[in-house]
Parts: sequence; structure tokens; C-alpha cells
Amino acid sequence: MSQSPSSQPAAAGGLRERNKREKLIRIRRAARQLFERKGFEGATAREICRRAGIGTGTLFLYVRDKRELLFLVFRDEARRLYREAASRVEDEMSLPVAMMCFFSAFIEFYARNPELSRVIAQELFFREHEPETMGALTLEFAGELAKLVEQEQRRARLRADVDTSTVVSACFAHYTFWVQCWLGAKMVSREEAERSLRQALELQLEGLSARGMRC
Amino acid sequence: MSQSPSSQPAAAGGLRERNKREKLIRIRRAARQLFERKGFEGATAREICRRAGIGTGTLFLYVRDKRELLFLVFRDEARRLYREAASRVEDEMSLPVAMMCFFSAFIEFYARNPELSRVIAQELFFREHEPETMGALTLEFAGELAKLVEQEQRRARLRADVDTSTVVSACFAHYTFWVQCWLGAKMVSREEAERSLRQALELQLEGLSARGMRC
DNA sequence: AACTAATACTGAACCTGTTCATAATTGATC
DNA sequence: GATCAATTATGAACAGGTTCAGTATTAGTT
Repeated sequence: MSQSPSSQPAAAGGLRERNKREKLIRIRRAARQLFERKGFEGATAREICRRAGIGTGTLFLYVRDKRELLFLVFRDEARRLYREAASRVEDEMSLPVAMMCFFSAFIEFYARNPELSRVIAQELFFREHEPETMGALTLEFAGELAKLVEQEQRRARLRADVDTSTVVSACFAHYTFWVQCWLGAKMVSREEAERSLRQALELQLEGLSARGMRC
Repeated sequence: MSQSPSSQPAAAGGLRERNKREKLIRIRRAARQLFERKGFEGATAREICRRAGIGTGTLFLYVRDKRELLFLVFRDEARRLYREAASRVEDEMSLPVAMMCFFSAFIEFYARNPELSRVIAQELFFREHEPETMGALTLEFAGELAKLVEQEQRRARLRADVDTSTVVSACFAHYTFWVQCWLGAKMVSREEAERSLRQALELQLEGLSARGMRC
């Protein structure tokens, strides 16, 4: 019950569903191509619709607004990115180095199209995400980082009296900060951002206090 | 030479200059009132122009785009905010507490109109600022924080082998992160953001490493 | 005061994201 | 297959930010 009526090809039955799914795919492809070719502002909603073979109004049955198209394009890519990054993490790596596997993967991706990435980052950090799509992605990413932290805690290389989530937040804060200095305010180059981020992660781990030093 | 021609009231001579200055003031007041009353999107450029007593095209001789109006409104306020905060800092305060004087002042301000502040923060962090206005303000703010850090370093309560600017960046990163979690992604309340920020600053100071602990 | 170059102002027109009344398509029922 | 309700698609119309060709104002010069 509550399955496909009777004898459909399993995946998803009706013509309705199939049409919608294919339309979404066409929209995603059209958006990706035009964003990459012309940037976010340069690609007009009308042109994306034309290329996707739909009416202008139809687009907004699939996304709330133009900016949401960014996520449609970005989502799969992002998941792929941190899956790859996770596989690159090795056991003997220190926490900052392991985390940099993840962060560098995204920085690398952003560097391929900084103008577009600026808008993506802006939306990522300033939008309320619906839990079932981007929200889930964020949690998944946070989960990957949490794994690294927990491992480090289990090995007693990290204070055990600090919540995992607190550590993850702190490290993520440095990441977002330097990405914004690079893509947003354009105060540093990509190399400087990456270097500063690595340094910030190391410093976060070591601490700033003069009390506990050198003992 | 290259001063006002001969016998002007010192400040700034010509009628042109005066008109322009007054127009800018009218624009700023109109923008502030309408932004506060109707929010950023709710206040149309045309209405701001009408209230400022200028033609619609004239607005864009004074600001590059509508979003720049936010800075026109925010700039004086921000300078006032951290001047006040600076006066509230006391000598015996720990670094995290002293820094929270500054950050809390801004958080307090943001809380008075979170919707508008969301857009302000977004622009603050994602825009290239012209050096003579917002860029200068940022530097000034960073300078205030740097003073606190230097003082702490002089008192040998802080590691001396880390650049002041590195410490400031790290702390500022936590600030922007939690502001964004609160205003942008709306993942935490104002209270949670403030509490998490304080905790992050303390943790940054203490460090995460298990090596140097309890000695 | 008259003339002129330079500067500042204007609002109609333009462009683009988004909405919505209307039309077309789908799937269920007989 | 015919009927019909529900869903989905459409593009003209709308709204708001921004531009620019034309107009007005200012300041310097005679």
C-alpha cells in the first residue's frame, strides 16, 4: 500500500512524475551551463528557461527563486567533493591536516569560478536552508568533520572536556572567514586564504594562552 | 594653492559642494527611515528618492547601488558603537571578556532589527569595500581589537610568538560565524549566538590540545 | 550682465526576476 | 473512450533596480 498502483518499472511510476523529474534535470543542466558561461547575473532566468525548454513561469514551480538554482547545481558537486576528500584522509594525519583535506577540496572548487562561487558562498552562509536538501548536506558535512574530531579525542590527542560540535564549529568558523576574505571582500588571494586557514586551525588546536605553554 | 579660491567659510566653499552635501544627508535620512520602517526590500529606491526630494536617477550619482545605502546608514552608527564599546572596556578584563564588549555592542545593534541587519552583515562580509569609507571603518575596528590583544601580549598573558593580526583574525572569525548562524542561517537564537561566541573566544585562548593541559 | 564649459539632475525607458489568470495535461472513474 | 477533478505549464503583465539622453544649474571669464 501507498506504493505504485500495480505494475510500474519500480523507480517511479506515473507520467507526471517522470516529466517533472526530466524537467528538473533539464533545468539543472541549463542553469549550470549558463552560470558557468555567463556568471550568475549574466545568465537571465528567461534564457535558462528557453534552454531548458520550459515557459518562464514554470521555472518557479521548481525553485523558489533564481538563487536557489545555485544549490540545484552545487548540491551534487558538493557531495562528490567531500566524499572524495574523505577518502583522501589518512589515519596518521593531524587534525588540522585532515580537516584541510576537506576545506581545500572546496577551495579548489571555488577557485575554478570565483565569481560564481562568491554568490554560492553568500547564499550558503546567509540563507535558511530547507532541511531535506541543503540542510541535510550541511549536516552531512559537519558529520564528516565531527568524525575526525571524535577520532582525535578517542586517541587522547584532543581535550575530552570540549564538545565535538564546539570544536567543529570553531574550525568551520575559520574556514568560512577565510573563504569570505578571499571570495567576498577580496582582501587575500586564494593562496593566502588557504595558508591563513591552515595556520588558524593549528593555532586553534594549540591555543593562545601563555599559561600552558612549553611544558 | 589648490585650496578654496579666496574667502570662503573655510569648511567647503561652493554652492555645488553644499548642495551635494545636503542632498547626501537627505538621502541618508530617507534611507534610514524607510529601511527601518519597511525593511530593505520593502523600501523601494523610488520612494527613498521621493522622500529625499531628488529624482530617481540622482540617487545613483551618490551610491553605486541600493545596497550601498545600507553602509551610508550603518557607517556612523558602527563607529559610534565601537567607540562606546571601547569606553566600556576595563583594564582588569580578560581578553575574551574585553572582546565581548565590542562584539556584544554590534550584536545588540543587530538585534534591534534582525531582518535589516541580515542584509547589512551579508554586504559587510561579501562586498569589496572602497578603502576611504567602509574599508577604513573595518581597519579602525580591527585596530581596536588589536589594541586589546597587544595589551594582553605585553602583560605576558598571551603567547608572544603569534602575530597580533593572526589573533584578531581568529577571534573575528568566530564573531562573523556566530552572527551568520544567527542572522543568516537562523540556526541559533541571539542568546545562543552570544553564548557560543563567548565560549569560542575562551576556547581559542585556551587551546584544544591535550598536551599542554593542566600544568 | 552675457556667454560658455563643466557639472549635476531628471524621469522616461529598459531590463530582469517573479506572479497569476488562463490553458493544457494527466490520471482516475464509469 | 468519455468525463472530470487535480495537477502542471504558460507567457503576458507587473514591479523594482538601474541607465542615459536630454535639461538645468553652477562657476568662471569677459
